[in-house]
Amino acid sequence: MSAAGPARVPEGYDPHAFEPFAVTVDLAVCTVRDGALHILLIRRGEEPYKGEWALPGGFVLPRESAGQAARRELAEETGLPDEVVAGLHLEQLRTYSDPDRDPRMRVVSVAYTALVPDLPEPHGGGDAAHAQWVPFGAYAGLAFDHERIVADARDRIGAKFEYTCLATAFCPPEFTLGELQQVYETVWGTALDRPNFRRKVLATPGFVEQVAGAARLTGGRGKPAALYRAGAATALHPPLLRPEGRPS
Amino acid sequence: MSAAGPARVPEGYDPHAFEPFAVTVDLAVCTVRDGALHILLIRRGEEPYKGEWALPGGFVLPRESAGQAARRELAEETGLPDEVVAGLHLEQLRTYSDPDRDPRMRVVSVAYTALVPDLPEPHGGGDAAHAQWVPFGAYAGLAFDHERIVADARDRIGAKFEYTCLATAFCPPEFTLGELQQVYETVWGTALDRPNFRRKVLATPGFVEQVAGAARLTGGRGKPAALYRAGAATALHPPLLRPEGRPS
DNA sequence: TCAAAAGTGTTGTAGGTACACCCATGG
DNA sequence: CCATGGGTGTACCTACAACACTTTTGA
Repeated sequence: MSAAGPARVPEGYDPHAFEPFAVTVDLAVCTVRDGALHILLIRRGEEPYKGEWALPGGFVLPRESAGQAARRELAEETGLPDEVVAGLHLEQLRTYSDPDRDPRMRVVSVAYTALVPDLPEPHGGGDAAHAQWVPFGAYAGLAFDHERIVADARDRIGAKFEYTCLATAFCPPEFTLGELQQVYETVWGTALDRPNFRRKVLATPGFVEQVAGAARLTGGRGKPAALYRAGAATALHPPLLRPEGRPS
Repeated sequence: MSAAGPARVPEGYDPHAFEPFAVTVDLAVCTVRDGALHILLIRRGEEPYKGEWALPGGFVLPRESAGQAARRELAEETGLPDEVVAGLHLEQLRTYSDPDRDPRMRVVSVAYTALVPDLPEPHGGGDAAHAQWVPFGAYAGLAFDHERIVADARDRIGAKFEYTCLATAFCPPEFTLGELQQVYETVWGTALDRPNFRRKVLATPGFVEQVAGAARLTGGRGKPAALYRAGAATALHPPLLRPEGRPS
């Protein structure tokens, strides 16, 4: 229900007087698995685009913001408990409003990008069992303009890795610097020098903080690596530039 | 009118079955005048917020995208000819969708940032004579959530100056490096070293290109400065970092 | 004792900062 | 001839790339 009763609506604002718009959210939920960037896709069960891959999403309800709708959909699609979903990185990407982007009616969609760690149980049961992790590029044609959204999400993530501490959002609560570096290398598709990466990360105050005394084996062999948690910082100064980087 | 006739609308998609949303665009039109960043504001002529400053904007029409609506509104508010408006920098900022952001009804607004040069005739006649350039911060309380939008626009502009060639959008077609530097200093609020700024700009291929043989006096006194045009590049590599910079 | 992964050290160089200095114009 | 702004040169220094090297584990 709208905030205003009919009595408070002035001329030109009768809610049903004009061609109505539907407002939806689309989610680009990304993770790093097996050395590749993956995105959460669903198989559409109905027309249009029946049987094709699409981004999860849904309508913005009358009394919630787009951000709240995105968080709600994220919880539904992942099946994770609320307190976990509340901690996931979710950020507005862009709004897509081409008049013909949905053949049924006028739908304006606010797209969000979510960065989640490689979940032990990829996406819980419930009504979202049709959801799957799909590697970037391993789909041929997505429903609606979702391919564009996915490409925009990937560009944004790659760019933000340069000047923010966002990469920790792909990591579990405790992680090694080697794992963090693999996240960077996967997202950027380039190899990084390990000693230099290590120094750079540790030299940025608040990027990561060491878990005292903890260590973990990573590859089965090799020296156990120290464990780190994500720090409080969000910005990276100076930035960590891609080798052959295109910034934007 | 919607793309689909009623016959093609499946269950759950009757355009009038749910609480309707209005979709609008809001414009943060910015320029640099007299050494200060200014924004184009209008005085609201009707309730709510009658008499207060607000961002220009309006409804997205049934057959246009939000970007097209923003460009149309920009033309209306500035009163400039279409071919000039087509060249102005206009970029989607963010979408604001708080359920109570408009007391009348549910309005989702896609905000755009426009960067325009200091126009000889600030904002032409027509139905937009109520529009004025106002320095950033020289307003006490804007209508709706527009103060938030303006703050977001300023942050975005400041951040993008670091790693894009956006600053030329604030300059006339031909400008001196001194003028370009003043744009940076105004937006960032910091002084920059002139020789270093000059070298940095010229060292970035495609940032600016010199207008052969042309020169112009700037401050009345002093050596005439060479003139430059905006180049084809959009990205800045490596970035031009703010002295005491906060990146995002 | 070898492979694999973590972690430390070192050196060369690109790029940025902070200046000093010269040039051209108007008053 | 002085003030003002454009333009050049240079020394210092930080930060990064590249690589060698040591450490600690499993097999």
